[in-house]
Amino acid sequence: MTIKDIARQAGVSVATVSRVLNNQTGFSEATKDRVLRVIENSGYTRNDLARSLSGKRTQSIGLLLPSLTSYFVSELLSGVETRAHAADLSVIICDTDQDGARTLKYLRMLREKRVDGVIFVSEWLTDEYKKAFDLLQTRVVLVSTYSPLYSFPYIKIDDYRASYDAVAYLIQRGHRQIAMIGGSEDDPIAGKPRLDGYRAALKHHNLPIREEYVAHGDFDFRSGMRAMDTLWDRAPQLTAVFAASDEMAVGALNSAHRHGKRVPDDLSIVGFDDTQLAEMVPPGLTAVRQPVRELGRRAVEYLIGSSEDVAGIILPHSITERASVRTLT
Amino acid sequence: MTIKDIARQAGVSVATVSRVLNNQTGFSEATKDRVLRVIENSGYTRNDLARSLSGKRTQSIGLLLPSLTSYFVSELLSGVETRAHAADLSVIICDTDQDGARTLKYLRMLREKRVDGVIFVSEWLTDEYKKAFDLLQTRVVLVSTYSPLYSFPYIKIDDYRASYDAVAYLIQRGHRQIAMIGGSEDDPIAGKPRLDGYRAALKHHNLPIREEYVAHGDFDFRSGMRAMDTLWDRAPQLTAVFAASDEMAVGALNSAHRHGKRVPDDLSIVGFDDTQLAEMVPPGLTAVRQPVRELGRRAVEYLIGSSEDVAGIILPHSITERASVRTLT
DNA sequence: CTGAAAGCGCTAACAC
DNA sequence: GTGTTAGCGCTTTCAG
Repeated sequence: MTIKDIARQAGVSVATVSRVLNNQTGFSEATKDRVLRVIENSGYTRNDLARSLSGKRTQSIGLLLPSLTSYFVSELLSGVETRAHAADLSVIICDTDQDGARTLKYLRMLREKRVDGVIFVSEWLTDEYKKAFDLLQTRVVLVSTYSPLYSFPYIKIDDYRASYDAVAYLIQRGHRQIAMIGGSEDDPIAGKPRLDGYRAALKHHNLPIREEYVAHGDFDFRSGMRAMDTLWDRAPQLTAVFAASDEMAVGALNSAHRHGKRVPDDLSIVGFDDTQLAEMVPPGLTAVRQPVRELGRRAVEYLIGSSEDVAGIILPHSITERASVRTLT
Repeated sequence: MTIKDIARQAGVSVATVSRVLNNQTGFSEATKDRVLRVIENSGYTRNDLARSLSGKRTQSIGLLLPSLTSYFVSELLSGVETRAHAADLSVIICDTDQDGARTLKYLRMLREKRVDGVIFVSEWLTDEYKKAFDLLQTRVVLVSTYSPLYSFPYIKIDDYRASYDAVAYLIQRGHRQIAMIGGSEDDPIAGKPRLDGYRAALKHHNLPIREEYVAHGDFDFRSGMRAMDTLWDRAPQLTAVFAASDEMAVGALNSAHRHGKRVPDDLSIVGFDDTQLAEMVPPGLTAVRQPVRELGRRAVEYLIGSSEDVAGIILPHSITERASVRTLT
């Protein structure tokens, strides 16, 4: 069942059918009705492949994610999907698994599929990726990452500030022995900036910066647990810990639990992202809030051009208070 | 840059280029090398739209999910994505939001995109969906759901048995006052069967079935929390609760926490799914394990036909023991 | 082995 | 208003 069949049955030309189908102008109400009627009872569906091939957009975008299993990613995905669907775009998900070869393979696939745009999340933009992006010849937008070398538009929060604020918050609550479970010092996106923010806050408040108070993880639960375990060994006196992700914070919580420490009585914890996880885990995790869904929504809006043209967008962060932080007196 | 340009530059016909590109037969090593060389330094990428249009498959599948934000869905998605990627399929995600109109709209879109198959997850298959599926003219596979009316292949676990086993487990641990936080009695997929399994286990062990011991939720965190809250009112004497999802179990845990009850000392909890969440939340949730990723993997394998042809597949479940259940003596 | 040509289904000039 | 037709880029007979 093609446009041709419809044309024949309605006694018009394919051009006319195409016109009414795309509600353009150039046909009478009468023919329009006739065509529509024929289509109605004939189970016809337009073929997007053909449509796209002959010059139009493909109405699909690619979403490159470093992983699929975390609330951060889920919520971001949800934000993207919701907005995309509203704009009649379909989204192709690509789990890069933080692997170069895999990412490149996806990029090639997206090119073959002629997607109208791609959203690149949370990872560092390498030279190779940059080249692949150029080949893509579509719009690219960075989310929760950015590139100091290449000027792709980005949407993120101010990680340094957010981290600084979280630590300042703990200090304000009376904490002085504050540890941090951060990412890697080599990670210029979510690693370094957050670590720097932590140190800056301590320094600004005239607190000593002790390197034995910082442990590194890779943002997931297990690494957070391990990091906290080592922190206990190195600095049993600490009263608070700030983790660079909710999952690591929950890992810390878990570690505390296993060490017979109570949260927040014996240890205060602040997470990062404020995903659903923060609200779920008892006693409720105080966390730096990132407007995750909005990050996704905005990315799509940038791609479809319904957003002003800017170099980048920094969204505001905040702190969601729950019960994992105790005020020391 | 099209196949035509390559053909011209290599001094052959488009047919030949197409042949070597799809590594078929019918060309000499010499021409093959020549063509490949030209392609190499010309940034050519095949156009999948054109390729698909002229009869081939689209190499893409649609994945219909009831929601995007839960570990169950994330892990399933991950299973699907991994397998699909290995088979060079791209997956288009569709968040139905459990909404009929939205689902139908997605189904139409998937038809327009001529996907090679669709995976329908966790929801009840209505007449309307069934009609839309028929229109699709591609393979459809049901995951974590099935249809007694229409014979679509399905992949799931035995919910009734799984639930029965969970409750039997609690009974074996000495519990007698066991509550359940289930889905809706009207939900023939994850609601009724699990509720029935609960009752059957009690009955089989000669324990009374008290309706005030069962509360209903909709599988998410908040509903689990509310359900547990009502349970405390109705039956403060209970020693254990079995929830039909990990999220509801965590909701129950949260409720217990707020009521000053300790888990597992004052209340034992068993969850359902055994997602990452079960392992993350202290003290560690004992849960019925569903091989979620495998569910997804198998679904893709069915679609690409690398799986035997069967009416349905029931995967085995098990119980993962952690620390949320206390043995009563 | 290789090429010419007929589609795949639709859009967009360009005529009438 | 409406029809004709030339593509869009690729695959696939059918010849040679």
